[in-house]
Amino acid sequence: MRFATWNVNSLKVRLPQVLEWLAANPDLTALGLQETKQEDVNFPQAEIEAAGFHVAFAGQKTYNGVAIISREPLADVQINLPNFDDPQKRLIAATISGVRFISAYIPNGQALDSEKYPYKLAWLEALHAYIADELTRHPQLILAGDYNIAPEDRDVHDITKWEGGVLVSPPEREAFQGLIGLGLTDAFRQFEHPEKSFSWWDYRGFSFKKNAGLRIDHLLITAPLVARLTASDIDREPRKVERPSDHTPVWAAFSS
DNA sequence: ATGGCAGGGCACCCCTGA
Repeated sequence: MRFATWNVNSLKVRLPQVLEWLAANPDLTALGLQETKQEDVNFPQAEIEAAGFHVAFAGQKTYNGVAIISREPLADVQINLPNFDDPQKRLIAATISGVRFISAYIPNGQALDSEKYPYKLAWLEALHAYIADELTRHPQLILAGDYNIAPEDRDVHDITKWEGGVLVSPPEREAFQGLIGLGLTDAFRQFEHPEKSFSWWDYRGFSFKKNAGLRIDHLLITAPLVARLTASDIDREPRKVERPSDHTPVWAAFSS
């Protein structure tokens, strides 16, 4: 079993890249997408199913939007946080081969003095309560997505450029640690990786070439999955192509 | 200190992202 997360920054633009990446990763069980930026009526369900996948999606015009593409059937699909009234489509969950797999697009927050920042913190608080509840039913759970949080300074290319802003602020990092406190583990950090391993690079200023990035896309997993975790890594290849997303896929693999 | 790149909506500029 292998699960991945990828913020595609418009599925309309990136669908060919997504299908290509899935074809190049035939052992991948399921992929969580964020920022599909498509209303459900425009979602490319037929193309994805024609390629041999199951899919569930929840989108809106212009912003946000999440989906799960899977080689195995999807059961018990949940759209959005059940405990948080939110017009923005930022979460979708499904059970796949006995694993509760969640694709989440946690709010960015924009700036510490923006009204979007308390929205981000409230969203994270509701996520915490939702995950706590899900854990009572799903011992095998993966919370995958674009967290818009760099958990530690080593997840930031240059902390002096980012401190005092969103993605690294103490309340966000505390919310991330709160999820860890529920018994979840950051799959990526279970293994040795090069310093400056990132999942996002700004389109501007040759950031990818300079590896001026952030690690903000994560898979948090429960203890029964940690016991079966065989590898977790970031695939930088999709960030190298023409017209890439600014994020690249992150994945975790498990023995069966 | 600022803006830089990209996508989308919608209108030829603005909003958002991180």
